[in-house]
Amino acid sequence: MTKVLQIYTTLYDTYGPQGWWPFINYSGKNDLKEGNAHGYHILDYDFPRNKDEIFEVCLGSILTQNTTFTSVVKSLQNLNDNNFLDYRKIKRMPKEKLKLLIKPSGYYNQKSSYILGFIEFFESLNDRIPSRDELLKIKGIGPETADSILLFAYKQAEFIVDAYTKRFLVHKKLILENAKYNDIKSFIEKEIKKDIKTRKELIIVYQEYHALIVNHAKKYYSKKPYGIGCFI
DNA sequence: AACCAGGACGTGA
DNA sequence: TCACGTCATGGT
Repeated sequence: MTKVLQIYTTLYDTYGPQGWWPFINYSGKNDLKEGNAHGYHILDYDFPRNKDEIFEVCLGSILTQNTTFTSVVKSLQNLNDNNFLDYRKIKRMPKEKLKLLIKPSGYYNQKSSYILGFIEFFESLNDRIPSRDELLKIKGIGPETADSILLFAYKQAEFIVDAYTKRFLVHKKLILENAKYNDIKSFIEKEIKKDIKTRKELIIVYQEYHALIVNHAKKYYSKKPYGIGCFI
């Protein structure tokens, strides 16, 4: 087993499955199970099931840029409470109203425009799965948001690299400090693919691994000096 | 009171 | 290509 997958195994054994993406209107099989508060869908990998749920993940992916997801949940909840958690309605609502409702997640001027631009693209897809390059051409969607949309909304095998992932892997000396987004992404994917052979399992590992890294890094890699108390 | 959060864009060198 | 400023609210 590669070191990359060893770390994954240790994290998984320590923290368990994350069911990381919270849905506002979660109605899956684990709905009433303990531990699935705030719409988390632990061990339920069927989500998202339909176009509206796919959009909700895309929306959350844009809103979560450089903010915590608790802030994003507030914005999504605001939209839902006002009956606007729907791309067809967001498109038609006054932009100032949209800004107001997503205000808790910050950058509301930019993000409101990004969201509206994305909706145009989203509708033009006609239920087709977008390519990574297509997503990257959209203003407001960079590499991490694109991979987040692909992995969690469209269930594509694309590993997400975020600030925590890089910080963690640099500290573990698996990558260099000056490694770029695509360097890190391809390295991790290549390593994981040495052990994980089926596409379905690959997607689950990518999802859980990213979530586990964020969970772990929040504890040990949030403030300097990084890695204090890290048992990996 | 500074600092950071589940980043991306625009600019100038 | 790369470093740097900007965007903005909310929690510690």
